[in-house]
Amino acid sequence: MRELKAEEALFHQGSDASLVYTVISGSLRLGRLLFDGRRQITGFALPGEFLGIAMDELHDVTAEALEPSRIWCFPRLRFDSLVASIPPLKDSLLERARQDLTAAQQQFIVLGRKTAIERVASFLVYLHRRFERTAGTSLSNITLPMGRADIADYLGLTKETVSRVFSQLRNSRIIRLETLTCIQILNQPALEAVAEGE
Amino acid sequence: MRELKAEEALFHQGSDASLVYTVISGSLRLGRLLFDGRRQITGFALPGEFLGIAMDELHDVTAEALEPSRIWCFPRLRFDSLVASIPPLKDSLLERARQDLTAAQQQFIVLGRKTAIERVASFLVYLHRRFERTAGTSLSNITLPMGRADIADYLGLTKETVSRVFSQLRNSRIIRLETLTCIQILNQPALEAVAEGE
DNA sequence: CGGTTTATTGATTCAGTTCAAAGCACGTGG
DNA sequence: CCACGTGCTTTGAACTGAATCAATAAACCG
Repeated sequence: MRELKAEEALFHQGSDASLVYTVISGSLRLGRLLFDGRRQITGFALPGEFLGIAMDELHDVTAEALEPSRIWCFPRLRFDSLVASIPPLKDSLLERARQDLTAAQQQFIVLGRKTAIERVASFLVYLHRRFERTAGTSLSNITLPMGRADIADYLGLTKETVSRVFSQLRNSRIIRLETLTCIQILNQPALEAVAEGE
Repeated sequence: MRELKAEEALFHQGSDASLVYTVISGSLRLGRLLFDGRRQITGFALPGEFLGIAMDELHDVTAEALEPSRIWCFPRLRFDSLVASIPPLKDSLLERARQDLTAAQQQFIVLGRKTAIERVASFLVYLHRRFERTAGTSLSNITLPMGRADIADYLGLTKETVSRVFSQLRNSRIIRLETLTCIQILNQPALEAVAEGE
């Protein structure tokens, strides 16, 4: 078990991947750096999710807490023998990998072909679905655990552009900013339409 | 077994994924369309590679031949029972999924954070490694089976920008265009440096 | 409250797109 | 075997969406 303060790293890109993790509470960002400081966030980890499973030997991303977080740690060797002793577990790993690959395809379109407003709308729709899945109920609000710069680095934009797009979506009455981090979706069909470029 | 003419589709996004495939000869592009015609190529399939394995029920991309190609087809049910009867096969599927996910991370940086010249250089380095792996020998030439528009849609650029960057790399004596589709790498360290933004 | 960090907004710049016009390669048929 | 047509590719000129640079303004926090 590990307690992370906000901004503290759980592991770094290139470090030894001898442990696997589950998020108990809090949230993390996963990302890579280009040597000159450019950063690409490749995903976010929310409670209940596994981390470090896909790697072999070395971690291929850095994981940092977005807020104070509690993480359950598990030796990789023990995890591997657990998987070996319970065959259906391997199927769920495979299933999970498939889902991640399908999600990656979506993100390719976002990063390669969508405009700034389409990216931000896609992101809000995606987070909203993810939070609803976790909560198990329908939600009209989403609380962003990450700042504007993290969203920007996830979407291949700058924090200024993300901020401008939020304002734009607010002015179109598609979302409402309850606080900096709590967003209410006022017009979900419109948000989804924007996300798909319609 | 199926023979495809250039530009012919093997399967379409959203179609029933009741078969899995191996490329015998030729090559294909995998991609998705946004309803307004914007396209993102998510990958290329070369001889010896499997297709349609990751999907459940429906294909999540369209696969089209880049050149006349020969494809071996295999009923999914038969493939699944084969995997079930030979446990190590499941491990290689998992290993393959891991590799694909790591490659996806690379592509996130390319699409989200790299400049046009860095993207094209990354692409050439990547293709070169892949061809060398397949050939089993060191190569100084790469023959591109795809046109400029396909490269552009893979890298999130336009065909014009790809063309301009090729000219730029040619003028810097980093590559030489033997023909439109055959590229000689004159200065591999320089190409790799450009790819990483150095 | 101050002080600090983070977000928003504004002005300007620039990389890459778009639109437009050659230039080339390649196949086909005379 | 060469002329012609067609479909890429390359190059040029102008435009534009997002980045960058630069102030505010708002939230957060001891």
